[in-house]
Amino acid sequence: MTQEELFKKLIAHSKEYGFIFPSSEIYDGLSAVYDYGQMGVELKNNIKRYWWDSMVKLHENIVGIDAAIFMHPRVWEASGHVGAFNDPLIDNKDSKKRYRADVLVEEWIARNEEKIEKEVEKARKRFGESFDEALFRQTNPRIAEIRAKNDAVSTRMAAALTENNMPEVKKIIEDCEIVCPISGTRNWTDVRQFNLMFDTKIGSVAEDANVVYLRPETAQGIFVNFLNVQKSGRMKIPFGIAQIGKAFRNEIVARQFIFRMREFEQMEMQFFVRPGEELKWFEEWKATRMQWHRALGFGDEMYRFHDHEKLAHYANAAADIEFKFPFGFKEVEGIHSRTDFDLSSHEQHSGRKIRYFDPETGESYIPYVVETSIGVDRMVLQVLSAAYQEEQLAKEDGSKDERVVLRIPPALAPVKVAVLPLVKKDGLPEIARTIIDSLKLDYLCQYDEKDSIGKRYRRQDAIGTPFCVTIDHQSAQDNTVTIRHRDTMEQRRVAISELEGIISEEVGFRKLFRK
RNA sequence: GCGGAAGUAGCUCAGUCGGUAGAGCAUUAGCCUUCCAAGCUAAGGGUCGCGGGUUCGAAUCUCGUCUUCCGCUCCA
Repeated sequence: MTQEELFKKLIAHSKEYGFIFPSSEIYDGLSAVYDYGQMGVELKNNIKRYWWDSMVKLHENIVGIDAAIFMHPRVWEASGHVGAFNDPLIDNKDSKKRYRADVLVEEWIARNEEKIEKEVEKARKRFGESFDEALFRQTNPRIAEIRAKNDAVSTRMAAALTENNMPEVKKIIEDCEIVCPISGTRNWTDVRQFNLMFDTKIGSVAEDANVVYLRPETAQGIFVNFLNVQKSGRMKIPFGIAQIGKAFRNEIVARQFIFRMREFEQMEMQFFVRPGEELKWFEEWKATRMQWHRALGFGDEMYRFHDHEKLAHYANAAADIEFKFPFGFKEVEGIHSRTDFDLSSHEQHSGRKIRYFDPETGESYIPYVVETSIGVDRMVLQVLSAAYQEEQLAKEDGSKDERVVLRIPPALAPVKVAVLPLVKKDGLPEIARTIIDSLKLDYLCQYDEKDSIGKRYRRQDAIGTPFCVTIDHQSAQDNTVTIRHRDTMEQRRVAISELEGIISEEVGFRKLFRK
């Protein structure tokens, strides 16, 4: 089975067993929007709790908040999103490929820089020992010419982008005679602007209404509350603020199931540190976060770091944790050293001082920030794609059999226990109900008496239930039941009174945190 | 947006030459009581994505349209 087939099966399975449905399906669906079903919401909630506990419960110096999705429009000016979240796009009509216009121009500039380096190399060979590189760079006319061209183009480009002047951007591309890397032609469409932020209006009367944006990231809710939390919580640097919440991006193309959606959920923690210590903490959080992923037990080879060479406007170091999805290694989490970009920018835009006063040293400074930011939906997809297995079984009579099993880590599994009376008479259902009543306050349980016992086991395998408790005739006599493990399919006979202990050992987060 | 593929029951699909809409699985009820799917009986479930055209008659031919999936772009 190819990875592509596997991915398709996973999507079908997710729908069939109530994990993930296309949004508004009875109206033909809405592109790149999905709903979580009865199983999906449990899985997602468990993932969120695993993250929240690992951050907030296990660290004295990390606290949580839950900020609103609507924020003051000026927040997005301060954050840079109003400026930087606009992508100018252009298509080549021959190759049918789409490019970011600004990237095309940047690449053109970079190629010119390479030409300069070649000139320098040539000269170095020609002059040998006596070569004065600095002087050559300053005086060589060819280099000066290229430099001047590059400077002129970047100035024009910067102006065009700040003015949102798309015809000018196109003219720059034409003037530079930039060709499509695929088709090699200059047959371009117009440059069009795509704003990735959703907007809406607050205020019921149209003329009084103010445009507000749905937040494109949750981080700003933390930054604007930095002083509130620090002061009311008496937090001392270093400390962190964690948040789980929805964010919205009007992606031009959102694809690959729930990997890239227009409405998605993030789990973010912003860690505030002394300036100069940010890279130490950056490394520390990289390691901590990787450990969190690996504890799930999908195999260390499923993960890798990807260090960013090109950094966003706010960062001085950045790395991704990538997971091997059926469609390749892709980012699930980003760890960014955001410097003091956000807090200083809010200080400037709001006119309020956003400083931390260190009572021990008497210093006052704007803290630096190390961010860990993970996509909840991508975690759900990660768990589902790692857990989904089609297993070949050999039956006793030699015939073949297959089962689909979701090997979800027990702590994350939607249903923890299925309680199954072997037959639906002789008092067995009543015993099953008693057991469920004793477990349901702590664990999501399912009761099932329909169909043969084997079929019921398969149904539970398909949704990843780690334990099936089966009540048989012996149970009525000696208060024992069999407990069947999802992964091994092995069964053990245990006293009903032992169930709670066995289950809690396996499905608690304790086991993950111990690793 | 451009290019490619696809839309028939909850799922997977069949549907011949244009002639009353089908199967398996799933679901529900009943029977049977059995520790690893596929025992028996019955039932429910369809605007064949949508709209126009051709035709006595369209799931089928034709035109249009919508939606989804894949690629290009972006990122959590």
